[in-house]
Amino acid sequence: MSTSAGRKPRTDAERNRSRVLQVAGELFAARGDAVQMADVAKAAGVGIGTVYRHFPTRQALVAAVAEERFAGILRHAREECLSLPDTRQALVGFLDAIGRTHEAGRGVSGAIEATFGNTEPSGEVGAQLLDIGEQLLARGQADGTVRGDAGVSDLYMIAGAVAALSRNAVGDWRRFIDLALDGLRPQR
Amino acid sequence: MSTSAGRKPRTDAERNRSRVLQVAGELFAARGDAVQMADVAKAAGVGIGTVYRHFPTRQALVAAVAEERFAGILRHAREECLSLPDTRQALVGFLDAIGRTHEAGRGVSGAIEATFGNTEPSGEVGAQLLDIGEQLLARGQADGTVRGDAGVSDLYMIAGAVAALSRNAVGDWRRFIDLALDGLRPQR
Amino acid sequence: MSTSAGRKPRTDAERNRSRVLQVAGELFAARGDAVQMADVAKAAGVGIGTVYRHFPTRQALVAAVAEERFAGILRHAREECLSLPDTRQALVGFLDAIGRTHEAGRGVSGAIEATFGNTEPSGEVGAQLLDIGEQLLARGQADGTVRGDAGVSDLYMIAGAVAALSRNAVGDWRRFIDLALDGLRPQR
Amino acid sequence: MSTSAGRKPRTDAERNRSRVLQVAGELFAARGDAVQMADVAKAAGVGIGTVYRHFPTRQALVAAVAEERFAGILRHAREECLSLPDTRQALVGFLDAIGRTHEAGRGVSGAIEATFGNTEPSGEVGAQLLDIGEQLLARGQADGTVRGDAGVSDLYMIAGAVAALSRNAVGDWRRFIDLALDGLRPQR
DNA sequence: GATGAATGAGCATTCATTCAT
DNA sequence: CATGAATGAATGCTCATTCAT
Repeated sequence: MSTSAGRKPRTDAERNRSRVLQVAGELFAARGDAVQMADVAKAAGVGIGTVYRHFPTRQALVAAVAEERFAGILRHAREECLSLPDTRQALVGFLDAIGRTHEAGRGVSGAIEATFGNTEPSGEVGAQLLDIGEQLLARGQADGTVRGDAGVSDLYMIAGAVAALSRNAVGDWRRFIDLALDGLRPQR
Repeated sequence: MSTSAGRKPRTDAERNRSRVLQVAGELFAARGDAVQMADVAKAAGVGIGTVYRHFPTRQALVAAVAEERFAGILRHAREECLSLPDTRQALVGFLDAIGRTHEAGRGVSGAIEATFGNTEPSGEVGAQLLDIGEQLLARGQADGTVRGDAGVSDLYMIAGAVAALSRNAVGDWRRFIDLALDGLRPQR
Repeated sequence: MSTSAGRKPRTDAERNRSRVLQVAGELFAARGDAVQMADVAKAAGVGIGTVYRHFPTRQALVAAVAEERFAGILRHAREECLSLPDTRQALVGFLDAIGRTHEAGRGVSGAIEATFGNTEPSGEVGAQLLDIGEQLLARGQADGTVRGDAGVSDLYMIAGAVAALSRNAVGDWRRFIDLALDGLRPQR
Repeated sequence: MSTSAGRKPRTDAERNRSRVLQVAGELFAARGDAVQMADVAKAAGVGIGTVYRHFPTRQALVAAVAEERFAGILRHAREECLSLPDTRQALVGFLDAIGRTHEAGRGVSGAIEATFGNTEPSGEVGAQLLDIGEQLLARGQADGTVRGDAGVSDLYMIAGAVAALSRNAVGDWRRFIDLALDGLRPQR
């Protein structure tokens, strides 16, 4: 009742924020870094001032889009991969999510790269992603699927490579995942 | 004698061209894509018109810088790596050259990426690079160091990954080379 | 009351637009095509971005100035000439308006010419101008003042000639009007 | 003998000058004012320095092209028109030459206009052109074909009008010549 | 005389960000 | 809170002209 009353509730602002965020994601995906703040505003059906209210800077907007992307990957990893009994399959699923995301959102990656100089995850989500990697790696070492001297940084690099390859359309990144994970197995 | 006699305008022009090219490389390395044509001119000690005489477009300048980079890698691969008796070492040397180049010239990569959307070699130099990869791979398969189902595209992807990791300072790319090459070995 | 209440951003924008347009007209008149967008902005007391907001291109600005000019002529023709009982006088008045406009705005014509390659009216205003010419001609033919084989295109040419002569200060264009209209009379 | 000897005679320079002049005329005709000095040099097969040796300024080059044009008209008027027994025909021939020249060399007119603000003849050639006009007019007044109050300035204006109409493709300028000359006849 | 490389002021246009309403 | 007009620094590129060789 009180919520639906005459005054514009907090919800409206929130709705605008996510609207802008979503639209921005689509635009970046479609046009890469060549997206202007005004474009985002128009596509979202709001004034440009509103965009700036929620994202004080173009950088902030790009960062938000980037974070959402990683959140999606994180969610997928948690819900789909962690539960897989076969460690290798879990790793493949994890990396595959990264690949698919970057492949589908090349333009987004371009914008992020142009803005921050790299495409790596950061902040809370980044930490949790790293954590998942650690778990997977530990499991693999426990069941003998992953070489003992492998560290998260190794997996992190592989993930970075998958991201780069898929977003740049450099060959068959799924094949690369296999290759790289083979390199991560215990060597004779 | 011959030097002063032969000094024709043409010589000066060529000198200017390489001067500009070199300076541009350094500036891009230092500041990435945030380098203006006027900066290059000033740093090279020539008028901006001269820069444009040799490189009719900013794109053209970036392309020239990029090509020179790959030419350097190609030269290194030919002179230093191809002759190494141990195939693995040759491959490492090859990939290492890529890694070092990209690590040292991060800004350059940024400029190239910002300009062309990717950092891959192309044209004649690109083809020759690919050719070297093919030779190395063949050798490795002949001496049993490389898995039989490996193709150049696999090596190409690894090279791309090394480039991406080194220029983005994502972990220890030398370690990655080892990992990836392990993945390229014949698997049990 | 209503004025201050109704004053919305839109009003300001409109004010700016006409301010820019008017100032641009004056500058073009004074300096011909040698007027930079920045000059216009400064003279109008607005930022250069504002000029571009209203006229996305220099061409667009020139076109707007040109159209306004023809609109002025059209207005004059309608209000002052069409009502004159003497057809010859009406024609003279019409052509005179063209002459005066081009004489006063020589620089403007230069800019238009430099931008579009010609100085002819076009679009809606051009069509209406043509229409008035047709009316005048018909009237003249009805009252025996204008030769029967005369068409609008003839009048159009005369108008074009008047414009050219007056803006280039080639002799006494008022005299030319008389001469030309004499040529348009029924010949023995 | 001496002329054909080893040293480059004055003739060479002269040859270059006319080569440049001719080529410039063609280029201006084809592309209007959008012709660069370097284009002219290249098309003439000489260095840009040579162009500047003969025409110290772009303006000078344009002026030379313009003069040549009028010289052509003058020649035509003298050789073809002056001898015609019928004065009206002579006048038509004169104006027709102007019309044809401007129609064929629209681009040239554009360049001249852009450079000097008008397309009128000047200097010696201009004076002689005027002189011919005077002769024709006198003849016409003598044989009763031209109104007594007509002056050269009237013919000059008509010529200017023909030039403007033909170069701007505003209607049928041959028809205009007829109309204007009718206006120049003795009026009842 | 001829050549053409070098020069650099000049200019249109873009776009992130601010702020009055 | 929302709006969108205004801002102006930033930037790639052109082209007439000069001058060393």
